[in-house]
Amino acid sequence: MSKKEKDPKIQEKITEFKNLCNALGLKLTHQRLEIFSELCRSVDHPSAEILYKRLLKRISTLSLDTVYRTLMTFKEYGLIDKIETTENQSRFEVKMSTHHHFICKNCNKIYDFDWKDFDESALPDNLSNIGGVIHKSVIVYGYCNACDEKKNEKVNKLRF
Amino acid sequence: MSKKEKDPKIQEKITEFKNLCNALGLKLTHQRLEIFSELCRSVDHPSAEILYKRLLKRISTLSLDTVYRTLMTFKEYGLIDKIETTENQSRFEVKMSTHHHFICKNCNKIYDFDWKDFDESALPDNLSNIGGVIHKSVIVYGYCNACDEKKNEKVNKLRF
DNA sequence: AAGAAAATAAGTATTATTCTTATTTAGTAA
DNA sequence: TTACTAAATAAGAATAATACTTATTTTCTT
Repeated sequence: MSKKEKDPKIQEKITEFKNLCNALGLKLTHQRLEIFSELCRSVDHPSAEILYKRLLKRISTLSLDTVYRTLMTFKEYGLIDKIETTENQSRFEVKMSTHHHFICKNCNKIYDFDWKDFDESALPDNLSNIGGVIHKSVIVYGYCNACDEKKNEKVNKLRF
Repeated sequence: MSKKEKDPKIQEKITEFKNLCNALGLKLTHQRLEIFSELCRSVDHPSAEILYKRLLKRISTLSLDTVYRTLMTFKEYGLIDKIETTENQSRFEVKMSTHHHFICKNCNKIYDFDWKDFDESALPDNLSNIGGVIHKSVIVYGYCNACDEKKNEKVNKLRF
């Protein structure tokens, strides 16, 4: 999995995380730090189970329940985001900056993309009849270029 | 549950459904028709289990598995939509027209809202690097007015 | 360094969804 | 209409995803 090992932004985020844990009265355990760091480094919006498998290499005694529980806690405190999907396995991310998601209908990969115009646009008035908005995001569906290429390879194989 | 029992739009949608089943080679079973109709009438984006419970009143021998299987099939053929959520129970809808979702952070209710300007707006260019888009939608989060009212009631009770 | 509160690991439990198989049904063709 | 065939269903078992229980360990405080 493509990681950004020593990206200063990640270091910064982890420092911020430590400070927030302190401020929130969350104990800064080894597990919490590793789970948060791993999720920070992950660019693929991993599930709890995927994270757990990656983390086992660093903490061999880690339990899957701890990953679930910790992600839950992080989410409750707004330290990470749970992603909206149609899959039945939850996926997570640490948001470094505002972005939106492209989800591939074939491979289910989630890609981030920026859309400044959207971020700056006002929501429709009729929303006030429903409630007060705290956060907005766009999800787009389609077939990612990687999947298209694979499909073309197969077609070419059939052809020759 | 607020239903629109004899709404002509729903009747139309059901007729369309029957035609599509025919065209797609899907057998038009009693179960399929009832499941589709019930989902059409539902304004609350129900889960498979909720649908199942409602349908039991009409088809006492219905099995939950049939509901799951049928919803899956419908989704595969694009007859219904599975909704993006952060919950672990899947939720579904029959889309009568383009709309977007407001999800209440407190009660998890999903409200529909229209946003024509968004529907007509062009997606950012950088998306072509990721893949070809087929569908786009907005999700907004917040606290719905119903939950706000309840909260205020509690506060008032505490106050007096 | 010691103690209290919180977090973890391990195993168990629950919830959500899917699979297996025998039976039934819809659509088709005689 | 009747009979046939493929597809769909019901029931129950199985799997997958997540959460709970409790004894032990760890962090943070003093």
